[in-house]
Amino acid sequence: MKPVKLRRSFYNRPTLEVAPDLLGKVLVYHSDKGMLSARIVEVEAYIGQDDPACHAARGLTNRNKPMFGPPGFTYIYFVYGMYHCLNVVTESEGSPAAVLIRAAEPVDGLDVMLSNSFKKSNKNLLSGPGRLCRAFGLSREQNDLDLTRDAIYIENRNMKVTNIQRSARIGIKVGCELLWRFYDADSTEVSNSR
DNA sequence: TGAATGATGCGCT
DNA sequence: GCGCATCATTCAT
Repeated sequence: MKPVKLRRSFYNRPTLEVAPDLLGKVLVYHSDKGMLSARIVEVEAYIGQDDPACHAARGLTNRNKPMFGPPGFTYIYFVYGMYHCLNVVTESEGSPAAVLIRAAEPVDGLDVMLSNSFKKSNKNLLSGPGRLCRAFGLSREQNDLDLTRDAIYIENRNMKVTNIQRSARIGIKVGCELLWRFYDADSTEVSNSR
């Protein structure tokens, strides 16, 4: 079956529905070094002003602005002085929420990913949000792009996911009681928990 | 194989 | 200044 690019209506839904639905979908980025793609295997939901771990918890700022915008846009931010994290914005405009793409399995453009990451083996190439952005060459230049119009988007290639698990989100100190991390337990590329 | 730690820049208080 | 939706490296077991 032909790949189908996800439409805005896919993202314009409750984030806890969008997040698990993204597992098995394929992230595609037409970079200036070539086309890169990867099967998404781990995500986390960050939802609104009541989620203390969500960047939008303290209201609109210049950084978190994309989350407040319409669904189907990228939200890429810089963290820990050296890494970027890729999110896809969900829910309607004015309702700040997003899904963090934490890990994926390489599909197309493995050579470019390795080169971007300064790595020789594909071990842990995309297993973690910082690693994934590094391999894809994503930075704030790709922040707030339209996943329905720009060079980065997500496709449905009808890849099956048979073993979806959920857990607490990783790397946060608040909101740990919420089981808003979803992952494909059959994938070897899921990042290390705890 | 797991815990501790340093690297590193920027948004926000 | 502080803390961060991380990761590679180092050191201990």
